[in-house]
Amino acid sequence: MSIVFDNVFEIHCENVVERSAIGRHAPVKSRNSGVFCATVSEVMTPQTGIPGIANAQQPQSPGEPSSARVTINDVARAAQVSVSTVSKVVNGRYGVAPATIAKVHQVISELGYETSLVASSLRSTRTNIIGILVAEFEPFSLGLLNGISATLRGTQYDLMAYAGNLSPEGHAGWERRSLSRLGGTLIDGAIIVTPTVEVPHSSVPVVAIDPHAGPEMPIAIDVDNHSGAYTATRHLLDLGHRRIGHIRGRGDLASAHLREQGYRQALEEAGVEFDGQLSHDGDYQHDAAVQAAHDLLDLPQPPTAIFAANDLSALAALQVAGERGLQVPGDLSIIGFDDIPAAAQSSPPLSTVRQPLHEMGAQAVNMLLGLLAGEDVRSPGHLPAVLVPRETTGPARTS
Amino acid sequence: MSIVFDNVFEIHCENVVERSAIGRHAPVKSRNSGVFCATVSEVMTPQTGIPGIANAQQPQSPGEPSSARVTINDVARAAQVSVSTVSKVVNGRYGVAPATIAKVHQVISELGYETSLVASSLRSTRTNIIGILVAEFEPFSLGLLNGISATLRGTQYDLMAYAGNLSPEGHAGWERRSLSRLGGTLIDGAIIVTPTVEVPHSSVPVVAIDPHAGPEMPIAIDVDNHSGAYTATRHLLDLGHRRIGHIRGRGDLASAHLREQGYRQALEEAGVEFDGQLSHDGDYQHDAAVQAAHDLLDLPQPPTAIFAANDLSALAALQVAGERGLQVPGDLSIIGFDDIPAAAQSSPPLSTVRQPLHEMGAQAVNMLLGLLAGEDVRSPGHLPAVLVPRETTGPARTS
DNA sequence: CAGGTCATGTCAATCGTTTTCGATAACGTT
DNA sequence: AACGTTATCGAAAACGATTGACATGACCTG
Repeated sequence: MSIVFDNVFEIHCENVVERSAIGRHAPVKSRNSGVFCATVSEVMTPQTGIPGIANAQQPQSPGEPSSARVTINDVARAAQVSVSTVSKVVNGRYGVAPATIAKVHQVISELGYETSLVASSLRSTRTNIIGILVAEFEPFSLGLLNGISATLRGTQYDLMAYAGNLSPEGHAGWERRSLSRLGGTLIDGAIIVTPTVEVPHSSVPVVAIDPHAGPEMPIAIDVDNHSGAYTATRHLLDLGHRRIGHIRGRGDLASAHLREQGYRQALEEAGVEFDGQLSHDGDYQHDAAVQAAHDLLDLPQPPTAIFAANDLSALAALQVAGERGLQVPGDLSIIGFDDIPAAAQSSPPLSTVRQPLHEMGAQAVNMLLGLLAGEDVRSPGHLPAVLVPRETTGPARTS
Repeated sequence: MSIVFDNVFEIHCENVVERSAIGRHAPVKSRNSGVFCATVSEVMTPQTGIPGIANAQQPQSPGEPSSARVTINDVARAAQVSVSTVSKVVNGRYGVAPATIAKVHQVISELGYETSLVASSLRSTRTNIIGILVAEFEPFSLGLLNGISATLRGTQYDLMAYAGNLSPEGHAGWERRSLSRLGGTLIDGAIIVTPTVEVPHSSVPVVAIDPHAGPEMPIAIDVDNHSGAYTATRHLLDLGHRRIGHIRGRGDLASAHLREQGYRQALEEAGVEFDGQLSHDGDYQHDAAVQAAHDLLDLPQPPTAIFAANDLSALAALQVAGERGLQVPGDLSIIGFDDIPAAAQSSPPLSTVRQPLHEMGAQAVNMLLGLLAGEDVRSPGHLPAVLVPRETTGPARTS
């Protein structure tokens, strides 16, 4: 198996058709115009003589798609034990002799038995599926997804993804499907990354991830906005800057306030008096940030550095600086917050402070697993944002 | 419900706790240090007098998390019909009197019954889940995911996501979990976006999405690499460029060849003779592209425009141009391929040719649904790449 | 009015597991 | 030698739905 990336957005498949040593090449059916729509059938290779169970249907046309699934009954029969025993072996429960265990395992691998998740879910009332609700698949959820799926690997759980972008048909689809699943029968627990007002009637444990929670909202996992902003500002101060502008985030979001507070605290600790003129309105969006950057730079005594409440705003400021013929970081240092992918791609690459998305996802999973295990989970606290100095920050001019 | 984005990477939650009018505020349990880990219990409000079914357990402490799930039996009993009838009503099958249907529906909504997907899957041998296998959650799969999940909405299917990045523990996890699911019992069909060599023993229909398939590989869905490259090159030609460089993609990938062929065909049709010096090695990666760009620009007669086989390479070229003090597009026009998110963020924003990821995802779903319905699906052919002219391409200097 | 059709419903088997509980045999103890 | 303990295993009842076969009237036809 080899995986080849064209950075992060190109994927290459070398070969998708079955090449396993045992079995044989799977038949590719319905192959019109170079299309690959195959129904690869499982080919069984019973090596012990279990009559009439695996090879009952083997028509002349090789490899019909069907082929009765191997059940626990088949295994039990072949191993000459009861289904209960097979179940015990499969689930590693106590009370079966070593010899029996070995035999059952052998038969299982010979028959290629795989336990039916559906059937076992029905009986055990756990589906071993956790759901994630995102508003949309975008870079933010993406980082989380990677963390979540990586953490889930190695556990018994699979990940069901619900995207609730409400573009075309309103949110009828989302509401009826995704949210109903929370109270439904399919998932054991959920991680929500959506700005929904209500999570109705959930009968399963839920963990919320949210970088921009409102002040009154209970939070599960988020980044330490305050200390991240502090770090960013401190970075600027350490480079000798004293007039440091700030482009704020959305005023109704807690993160924006926390980030501004971090900024002000850093200034204060450095003995730099806060100048209201230097903290300018923004809303985390591009346009407002452009305006803010202009206003900042139009000041009679403009800042030598800007801390923007998020990368998008920082990128906007970077663009404004370019338009004005300012050298970055020569004439103006800029630092953002989030470390979105585009931050590394700008020219010059943007200094910023990173949200540990992967880690946040991992923490969310761990919390959820704890809840599912009935443990008394506790919040990991705010996750640290780490400084990512790149090339938009440099020493203050000593003139 | 309100959704607020800080562009595409910030999500804001206003309130996650239940606020439904019926029922009551759900209890938030385990609330240490501002954490939100709630088990919101479904509160039933039986309005007809169905004795002893919904309110059996109602301890003094309000809202215990549990509460026996209401099953089809409960509904049947309450509606005074048989379970078969309820089943028929739920599944809209023929043979139930209108009055009965109404009654059952009423009871269902009163009791808040939701069919157990697990149980119905067991009997009907369909799980109504389709799986997607991605190598990693990155921008490419992201676009697909959006298309896929949007298309899936409105169908009966849910989406199970498997990421197979093989970072930490090798690919043991991926192999044993994700791929085994293909032959397993959980999903009805799969869309694979992974560079795996083997898809072993799949007993379900599979559709492959792949932008960079090797020449011999059967393909389900991909973009028209040839015509996309043709379009990009043509764009440059239309702007008056005649010396057009090309930074190639990975030599072992079909897409790279197709893109180069498209480039050469456009030149040919415009009566511009192909100059081998102008087509330079690359591998879709940043570093090689930087080298290629330098080589191209070091030519005694350097190109006035460059078509890079992907955006990453184009961005690299853009950076090289900047380092060399070249104005883009004044001195040099650049166009890429893919339209990755970073393309819109560069300065100046990168002209490129877009892969219709959303559409590709939708097509994949439609093909898969067709296969699942037993239809004779056929490939939609290569999807068109569309020109996205931004600001890195301009008229050729007439000197 | 006997027999047939149609519209409605119900019965009971079934899907593949898990899990409780009892049966059996082997063994060690007095 | 009789009895109590273990260790091992199987029988059978769930789990919650689907489904085809059948039952029951009502209604129609000739």
